Amino acid sequence: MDATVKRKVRSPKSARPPPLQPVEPAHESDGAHLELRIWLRLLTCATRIEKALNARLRKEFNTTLARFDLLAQLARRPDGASMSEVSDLLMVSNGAITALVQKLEADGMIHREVDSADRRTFRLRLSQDGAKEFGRMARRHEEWVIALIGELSPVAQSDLLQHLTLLKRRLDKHA
Amino acid sequence: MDATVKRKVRSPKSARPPPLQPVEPAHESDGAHLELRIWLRLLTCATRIEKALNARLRKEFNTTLARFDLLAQLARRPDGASMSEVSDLLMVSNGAITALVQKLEADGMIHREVDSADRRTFRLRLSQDGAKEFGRMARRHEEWVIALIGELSPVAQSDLLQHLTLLKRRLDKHA
DNA sequence: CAATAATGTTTCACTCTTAAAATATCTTGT
DNA sequence: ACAAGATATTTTAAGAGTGAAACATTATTG
Repeated sequence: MDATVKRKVRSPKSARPPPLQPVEPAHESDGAHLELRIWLRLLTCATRIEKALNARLRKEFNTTLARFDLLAQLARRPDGASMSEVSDLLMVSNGAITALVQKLEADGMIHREVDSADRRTFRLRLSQDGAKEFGRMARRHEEWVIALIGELSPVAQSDLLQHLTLLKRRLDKHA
Repeated sequence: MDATVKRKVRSPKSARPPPLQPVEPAHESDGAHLELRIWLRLLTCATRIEKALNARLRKEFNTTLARFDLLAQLARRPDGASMSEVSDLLMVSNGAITALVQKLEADGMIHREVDSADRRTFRLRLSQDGAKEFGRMARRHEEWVIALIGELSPVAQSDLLQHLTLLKRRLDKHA
């Protein structure tokens, strides 16, 4: 994570404006590249939030972030989705989706019906019970996220979202 | 750790300025709260980058991000660290650290010596071979991260880092 | 109209992680 | 000094994820 090794891979130093007035308090800033530090912070924040949400989902609903995310994807797709689509959306392997779906179906949260046009694929849909339960979870989930992130000022939030969106777009292109 | 019964976790709506001029193009913006969308993007970006780095570490060095991160922590601590310290730093459970350390020691990447003052704790240090191998990995790792994130303009990078740092601070306080 | 390729899902063996119990060692208060 | 508690690590069982192979179905093409 650290990579205190210096070696220019990209643009020469002159391309980056010299930090005359350091934008950051330089508290734990070693000489590492900006990119490295961004990645570190990104990972830290995501991990922290993910662990918090997972713990609460487990405690309050005896479920998991993966299950919740799957339900969330179905909730916003009234026409359902196939296993592969869900697999792509959640960035999780096919095998994992199979297991997830089996459990969620056994728990009565989702329906799984063979596609009439292509008997290889399943159409996954939220069941009525699933929709209700997801609604409960989603409300709490939203409260938690707001509690975690909401302390940032609205301006900071909007900026952060913009930058993350930008980053995501670059990552898309990179793939 | 309880955001339990609370309708409004934060300030009432009036505290957030009405978006007369939407700061974001509203391309895929459903009505979800800003916080939710930030969390989603954050998770997406982190997952994408993590998977990319992990795949490359596996392919090129037959290792893993967890191993690399552990080595990185030791690399910046010439006096070494205990298991628990590493566990905290990596935000990974103690059990996982035990397994990680055993493998890394077996591979000759790190030394593990009992602390002379406290026989419960181990002092973990990078071995010479470990330091060399970590150096190689760190150089490549840095290149990868720069390739992934570096397409953002220097200004965007600096902004993003600032905002993530701010977020991390809030998360710290929250815990 | 086969043969072959492509696609969607499942299975499998393996790895990693976690939480909690177990173990070992130190620290403290009396 | 010693019981009680705190701290550091390991063990254990269970849960989840992965990539690759297997399997089933559909598409393509010569």
